Amino acid sequence: MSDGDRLHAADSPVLRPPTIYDVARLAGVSHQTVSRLLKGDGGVKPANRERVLSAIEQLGYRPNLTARSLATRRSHRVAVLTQELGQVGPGKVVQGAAEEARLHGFVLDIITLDVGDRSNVEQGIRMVNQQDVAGILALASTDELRAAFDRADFRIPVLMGGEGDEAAGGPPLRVSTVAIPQLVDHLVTLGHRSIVHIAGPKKWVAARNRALAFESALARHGLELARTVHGDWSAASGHAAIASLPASMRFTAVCAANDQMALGAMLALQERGLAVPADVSVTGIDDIPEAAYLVPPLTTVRMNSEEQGHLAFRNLLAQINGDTPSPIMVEGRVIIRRSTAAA
Amino acid sequence: MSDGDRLHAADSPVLRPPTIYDVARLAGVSHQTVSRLLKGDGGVKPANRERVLSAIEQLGYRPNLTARSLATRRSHRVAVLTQELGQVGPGKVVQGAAEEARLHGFVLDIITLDVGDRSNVEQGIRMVNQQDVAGILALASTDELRAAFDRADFRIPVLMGGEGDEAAGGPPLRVSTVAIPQLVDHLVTLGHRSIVHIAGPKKWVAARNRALAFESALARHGLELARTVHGDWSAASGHAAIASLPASMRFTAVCAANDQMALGAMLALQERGLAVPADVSVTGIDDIPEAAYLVPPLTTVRMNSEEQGHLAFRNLLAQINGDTPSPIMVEGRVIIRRSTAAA
DNA sequence: CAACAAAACGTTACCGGTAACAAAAATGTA
DNA sequence: TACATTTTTGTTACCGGTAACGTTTTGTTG
Repeated sequence: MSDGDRLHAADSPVLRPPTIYDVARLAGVSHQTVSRLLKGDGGVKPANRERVLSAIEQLGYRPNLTARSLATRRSHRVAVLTQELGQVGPGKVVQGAAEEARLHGFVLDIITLDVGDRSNVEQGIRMVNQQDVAGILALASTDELRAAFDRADFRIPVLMGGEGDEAAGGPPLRVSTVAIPQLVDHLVTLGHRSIVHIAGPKKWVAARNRALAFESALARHGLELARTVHGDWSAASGHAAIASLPASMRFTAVCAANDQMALGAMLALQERGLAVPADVSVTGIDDIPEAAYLVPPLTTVRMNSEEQGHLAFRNLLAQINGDTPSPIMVEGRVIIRRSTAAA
Repeated sequence: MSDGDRLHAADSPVLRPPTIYDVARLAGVSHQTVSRLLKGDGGVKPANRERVLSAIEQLGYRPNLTARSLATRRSHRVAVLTQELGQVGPGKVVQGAAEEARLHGFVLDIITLDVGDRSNVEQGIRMVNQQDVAGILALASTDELRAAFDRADFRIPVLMGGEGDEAAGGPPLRVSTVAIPQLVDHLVTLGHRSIVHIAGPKKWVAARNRALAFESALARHGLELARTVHGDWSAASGHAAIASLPASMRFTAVCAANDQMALGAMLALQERGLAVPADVSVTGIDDIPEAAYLVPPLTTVRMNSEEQGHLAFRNLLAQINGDTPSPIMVEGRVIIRRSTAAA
């Protein structure tokens, strides 16, 4: 009886999702015709096209991406290696990348790793290797990770950090430094000549890029940094950085490499009896959502991290598809608030 | 641009990764023996075992998880639906879940969605359906999402929000409210009787749970909230919440449902000429890393969101494996800083 | 030592798609 | 109308694993 099949499918205990074969049978064509239609390259007569489409509709068919990626040996998944999702910046970058990924039918596999812990990194990389992903987005762009990648010898596209090492030639994606010259101009115009920089960890590419940008921006005014202290991106380390400065040292401005460290610095300055901005101006980078509500509200650089995530993914996708990824710049904008004033 | 230091696919002669067949041939056994060994259920003689293992080693064989999951119809992937990765809390939860996932050989597919936008949610759910994941972790636990899930009728385990609706019976995972009674005790001991609550959006389960916890904690002291104002988790909304209060209103403490809103509230209070904590005490929830460095440092509840992510994943994994997931509580701890003082 | 059970191993089919090629149908041209 | 050409469709063989079952080897027992 002709109902046999349908009945069987309907009350089979393990109601499996329909396949192209089911669709093909219902539409009275071969499975290949269905596959062709799905690929969209044409070559299917309108009449059959209609029947297949309606069969798909009727069965609620959805392609099984696992099978597809096994057959094509291409996956629609991208691994994201990241250190600190808890941080606002990285989190937003990932979010942007995830949105862009979804737009292109990709999924992100998040793998967090402790960039300092080598065995942890190796394990993460091994996982990536197994997962057959189409590409890798490494958002925690540190020297250790880069070294681990070199050892791993991936045969798939890798985008490091969404941020290239500016000291080592042209990066595919240049971010985080674009508005620093304007920030420095702002301070110099206010009369600041003695500026302390609280940088990120030396091993982070982004930290080096930012420090470099401050130096060269000051150089254009014939100035140089009064001092550079390294933190670890945290508010605590910003606090410690200021505390580590000799009491005798004179400076009128502190530029931190991110907002968290700026925040810690502000508290340390106040504890030292220095008012912000009356005695010392303070700036951050990132414009975290809280920056406008700090005391005082923080002058900073808005980074648009989400956009960075979008661009990073697009860039990687271009590599995956064999197109030449266009070098991209993320816009940065100086946001002047009340933490900066005349020297 | 120099390709020199850029990592990318080596365009070598298609050199495909080794399969179990390659391993089997090299070891002089059938592919099934290799498969059996890999599964680890025994049934392989020591001699062959050695030969296969050494072949695996020699070829650098890694199982292709795509093929495996096609054959077994089980995947080792879990979809994570989340709203705001940029936020510290959600970011940390995801990070914790990702760590736990990796521990069990799972990978997380991150899908961010705008919980308010219905079509966006539907699209996200459709993606999940295609991706054949083993389970779903929905971290943005709102009513809309819950409704969308009900419509979607998943046939795989789903863990909503890592946080159950306490108003609607026993949740599998109870978080975020555990230390609120202690927080309220702290304030009442300081002599506060008139407390304003800045809650999260009404549609968020976590927001309701927290509001409920404040109310019942106060009730135990024979008190009730002077007023509840709803924000959207952002510092800006905390600021607006205080601004919306009539100038005539008297209160001695403000409890926000997260640290960001507490921060906004503090600034708004100061703008109103009220000193924190001299005139009004302020508390948050979450203990974001910056909380200790705000002006004044914020009294809050440390949530250990990462641990929450770990637990949520474990809970989901138990469901996937058909075990009964044990109900879990995340510890919370009141962190007393300088934003609270005697009324 | 024969008879039989258990363990080890191999063969074949299948998961749900795509690729490559063969076959059939439709179209154009002499 | 016949033939060459193009378009559409169908067949078969994979992708790299696992499942189910069949076969051989090994071990145990009477």
